[in-house]
Amino acid sequence: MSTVELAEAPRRTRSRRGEGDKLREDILEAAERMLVESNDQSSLSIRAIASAVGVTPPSIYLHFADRNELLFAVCERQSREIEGAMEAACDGVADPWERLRRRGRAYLTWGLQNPEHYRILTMSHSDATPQCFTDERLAGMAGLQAVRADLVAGIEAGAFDPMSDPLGCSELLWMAVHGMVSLLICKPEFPFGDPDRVYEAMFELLHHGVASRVAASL
Amino acid sequence: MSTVELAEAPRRTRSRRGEGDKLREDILEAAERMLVESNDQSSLSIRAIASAVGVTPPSIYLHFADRNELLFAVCERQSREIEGAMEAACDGVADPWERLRRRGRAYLTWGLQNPEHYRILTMSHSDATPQCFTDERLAGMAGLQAVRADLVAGIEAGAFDPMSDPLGCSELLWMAVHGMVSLLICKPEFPFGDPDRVYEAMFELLHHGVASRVAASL
DNA sequence: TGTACATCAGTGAACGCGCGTTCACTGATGTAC
DNA sequence: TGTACATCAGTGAACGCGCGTTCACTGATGTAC
Repeated sequence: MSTVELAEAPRRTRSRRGEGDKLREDILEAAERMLVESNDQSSLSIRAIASAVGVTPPSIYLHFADRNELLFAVCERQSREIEGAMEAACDGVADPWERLRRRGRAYLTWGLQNPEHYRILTMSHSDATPQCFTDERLAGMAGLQAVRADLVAGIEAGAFDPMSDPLGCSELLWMAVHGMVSLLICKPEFPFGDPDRVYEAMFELLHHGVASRVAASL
Repeated sequence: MSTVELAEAPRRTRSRRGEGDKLREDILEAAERMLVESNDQSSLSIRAIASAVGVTPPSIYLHFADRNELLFAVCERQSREIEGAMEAACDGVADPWERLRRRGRAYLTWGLQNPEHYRILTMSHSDATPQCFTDERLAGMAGLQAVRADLVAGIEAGAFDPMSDPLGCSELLWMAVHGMVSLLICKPEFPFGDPDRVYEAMFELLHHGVASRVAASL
């Protein structure tokens, strides 16, 4: 990997009594920042995090049982962030399909801006972070229920296939968009072209796919 | 990770003079076998490979400059294998869409049977394996040109949208199927359901998506 | 208002581990004369 | 046909590294009396 010189923080001033939990926040923030800067999960060692926070390695263990638990906490926060970004993107928009389109775009944007976070969330070994992602949290990150709701709203409005399984369909949409995001992240040299245009093409394909199923079932 | 006891081979009998290259093949085969058994790239250390082959670690360096070069060679072989599997799957089939369907299914099947290989091929850091994947090899692995050819054949047969960009379209199809394969691999606990049925649903969605573009452009 | 003390938020040094890689070497074997 | 020798296919031991984690400790600070 490219070796990024991560700033070694000056020694952190000790928290006051009763405020020990501040360190926990500092650790999580440093870890997230380091992922952005280094773009490499493997640089996220206990020692490196401690150094970035300005504290000694054993201090990490005052707040996390082990490295996995720390990674889990980072994932948890990140997945909530991506979920929030999607919600914000379609806030106030009524048209179900436009909501879906914005949601997917927000997902793409977040992934491209936080590639290493996205990697950890979606591509790491499932047993490396044991209970890291419950089905619920994963579905939340993908916005599956929200997508499903938009699909159902579309069905009620007569714009989607009433015969189809909306939750299963939302999973398909997630898969397709995830495939796009992950390849853009993992194969940055490949000439896919402008992500925005690729996204529009993908969205159009999926849109037509769903819409055509409506036509077929009527 | 799950600790898999990898068989430690008895000491390999020394190759005869002039047959030193046999070790190279043995190393590559052992590495591929270990990836299947351990399901964890990180267990693919120089020492572990040497032990599995029945040879000492320095012997590896007789055939590979460093660990990256070895990984590159493994990737090369694997990507050719996945490409071959797709070709075999649609051999003798004339109908373009049926060819695409079988190609995608072969891609899925290969990925699910070789999850760790698939991970390395598609999800590893691009700079961890520097020139590991040229655009050409990557496109070959995804069968982009073959998919494009089928799409063009479909266009000429009047089954696809003549206005669309067939190469770009083949990339979209790759992304969608890759998203499916990678999530099935990385989130094995998530209740996606039977991969075959999910694939059929995905294929149907994409099929309708492309077909609908034909209708729209006519 | 002063002081003993429990508690809290850390520190410093060390552990054992597996890793990639290097270096000097060895012993069998084919070949030239 | 016999032998010296170059070459080939490895070996054995060691290097320095960064890692996660543990353990005994320290010193400031709030609190009870």
